[in-house]
Amino acid sequence: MAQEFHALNERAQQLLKTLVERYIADGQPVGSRALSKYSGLDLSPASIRNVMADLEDMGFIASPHTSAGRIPTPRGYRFFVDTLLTVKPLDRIEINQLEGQLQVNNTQKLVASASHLLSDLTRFAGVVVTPRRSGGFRHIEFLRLAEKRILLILVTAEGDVQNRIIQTDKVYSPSELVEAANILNQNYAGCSFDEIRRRVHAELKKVQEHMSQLMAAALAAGDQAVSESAEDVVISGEINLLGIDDLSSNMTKLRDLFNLFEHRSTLLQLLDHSSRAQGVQIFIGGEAGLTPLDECSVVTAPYEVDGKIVGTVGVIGPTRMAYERVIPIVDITAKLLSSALTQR
Amino acid sequence: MAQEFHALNERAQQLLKTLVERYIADGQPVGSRALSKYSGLDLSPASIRNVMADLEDMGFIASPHTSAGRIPTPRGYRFFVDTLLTVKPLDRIEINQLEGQLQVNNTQKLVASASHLLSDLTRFAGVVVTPRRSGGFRHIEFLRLAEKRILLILVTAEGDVQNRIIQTDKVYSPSELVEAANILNQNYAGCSFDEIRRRVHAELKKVQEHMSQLMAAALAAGDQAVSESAEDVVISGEINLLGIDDLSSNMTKLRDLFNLFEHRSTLLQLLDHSSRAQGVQIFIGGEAGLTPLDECSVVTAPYEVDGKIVGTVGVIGPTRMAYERVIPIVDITAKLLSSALTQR
DNA sequence: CATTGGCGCTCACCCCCAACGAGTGCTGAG
DNA sequence: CTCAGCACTCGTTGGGGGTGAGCGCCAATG
Repeated sequence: MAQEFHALNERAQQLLKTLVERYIADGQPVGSRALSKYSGLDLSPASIRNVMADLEDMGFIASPHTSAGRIPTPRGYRFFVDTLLTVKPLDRIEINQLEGQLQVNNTQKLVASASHLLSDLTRFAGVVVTPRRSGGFRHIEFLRLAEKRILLILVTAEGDVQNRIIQTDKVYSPSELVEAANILNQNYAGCSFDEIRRRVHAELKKVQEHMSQLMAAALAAGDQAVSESAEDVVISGEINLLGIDDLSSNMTKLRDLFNLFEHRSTLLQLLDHSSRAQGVQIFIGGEAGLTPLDECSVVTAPYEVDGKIVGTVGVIGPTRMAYERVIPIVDITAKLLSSALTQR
Repeated sequence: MAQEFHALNERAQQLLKTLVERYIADGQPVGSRALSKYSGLDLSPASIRNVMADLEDMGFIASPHTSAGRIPTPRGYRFFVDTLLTVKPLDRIEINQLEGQLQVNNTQKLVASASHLLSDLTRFAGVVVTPRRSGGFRHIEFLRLAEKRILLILVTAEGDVQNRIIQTDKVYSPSELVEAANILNQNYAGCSFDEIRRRVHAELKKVQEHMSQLMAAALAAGDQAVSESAEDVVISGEINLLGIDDLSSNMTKLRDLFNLFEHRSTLLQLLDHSSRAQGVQIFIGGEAGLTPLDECSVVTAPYEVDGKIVGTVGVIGPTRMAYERVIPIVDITAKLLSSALTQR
């Protein structure tokens, strides 16, 4: 009560900081004796107990049971990461090493390797929301596989390739396929599929009946191919979370967590939050409203192409994680991914 | 001792069968009382104890501790699946339902959906080894993304699409790219990349210097793209294994198991065993020589294209699994996959 | 001679309880 | 304001007896 509500004096902040740091390091509740030793404040355990009582009143720390030390509450973590945490950015050499690990062969590989990067470096789960597509296409091509089986190859505006097999009712000759592709490429490259559908319908009455059938099928397939792979989240290193004792204590919780990973859409929603603002964001515990993430934190950062945010990278790990390490890693990965994608 | 070594009379077989069945159903060691009730043999527990002692001597069953019932040993399981098990094949309706769940859009989707099918139906982990490629290509195409960035699109002989970005030293015009693609498509479609490299080198001295540079880059990239995706294993539903108490009792074992899943190559080796023979094969416990699979069984079946075995599907689950259900599922999935791929 | 009821034995499992120890809140003195 | 001291709380650990499932063995039975 010596503290005003919400106002932490210097000393209380220092104690909270070392408490969180030690808890993150050890995983054990931190007692007054330990704090007295490690805070650097030269206070006796008894004095520290007073401060700790205040911190508990204000909801920053809590004790799991009477005769244990204190552990940070979600609110304690929040204050810690918001104002107490000091992150040291990675140095140039490390960044260069990371850059070398990104596979720039194509977008899928790039995204996958970014996700791996995140999980390897942090030893938690890495997530990447695939870049949003603008919707148009850059190039389209039909290839005859069998009499009534046509392979549709579609290069998106962003330069990645979708493919899909179309079953047709009629048999098309290779030259017909080339012609159809040409019409689409020359007249409609860059347009959205909706737009194409309207315009083809209006402008190409002249095109032969069976040709427009092919067109329709192609447009439908293309549409679907693009929307299917619209916005997805790539996860890797979930296995790392198995080793974390904070999480694997409760087998059921662990299962819930892994189930969440399978429900891409829910996860996507959370990660999309991140792409509304610049820079690294942190969701602590259930702040996102997802119970399976109770004991987890999610550290995210948006990445961009040509200055526009198109997706999110992030790390999912236990709330008790080394934020000062994870934050710069997520930050850099987002930046590397941005620059790798912008070069296209 | 009333039995000759290794020769199980009718009654012993019947008892072993019900013992394994009950253990698979309950997960509890099976005692003589229970066997007496469920074997359908109308024998007293005392008589059954005699037979059980024999079965134990022969290594088919074992007791986890003195005052518990018996559980099958790996050898007991082996005998069970080899000679005692009666599988009921799925009926036509079920098969048709399954067939509808396979996504035939393209090979990647097909393989992924087969894997999902396996894990969904069995509630264990589904694995599919991607179809071996013959190595040639069917169609190749260059698309200019930026001045010195070219998108290489490559359709394999099997009809799936690889893509990759090539960085060039020189700037190529769109028409040059088309020309290069034409040369490759018209002269070398169907050949292996090695062969092409040799022939291009020999035959095309006349082609301009900078053109052959492009060719070389294209061939290297194509080669790599094909070999990279050479033979891989797609796993899904690993999460299902989290719920299995046989496996999650030992947290470390569970971790080892999931680590194995990340080491694709090791798994691949095991699964390749399966593609040497026709029909469903079963690996029980560590039979494959992999310690992480101690408590697991792997049920596999090869699948084919045009009568040639090109890959393997399978299920990884606890040794205590309902084989009579899993076996037909794996069998059918392999057949469905075969026929879906053969249609191309 | 196979079958069976009976009997003693062995352990895993469960529950209770006491000892221990870490950490707290409080109080009174400097 | 600080801090040593003290009583108190409560989770953890380890020992000890009771319980019950299941077994092996044996003698009786048809």
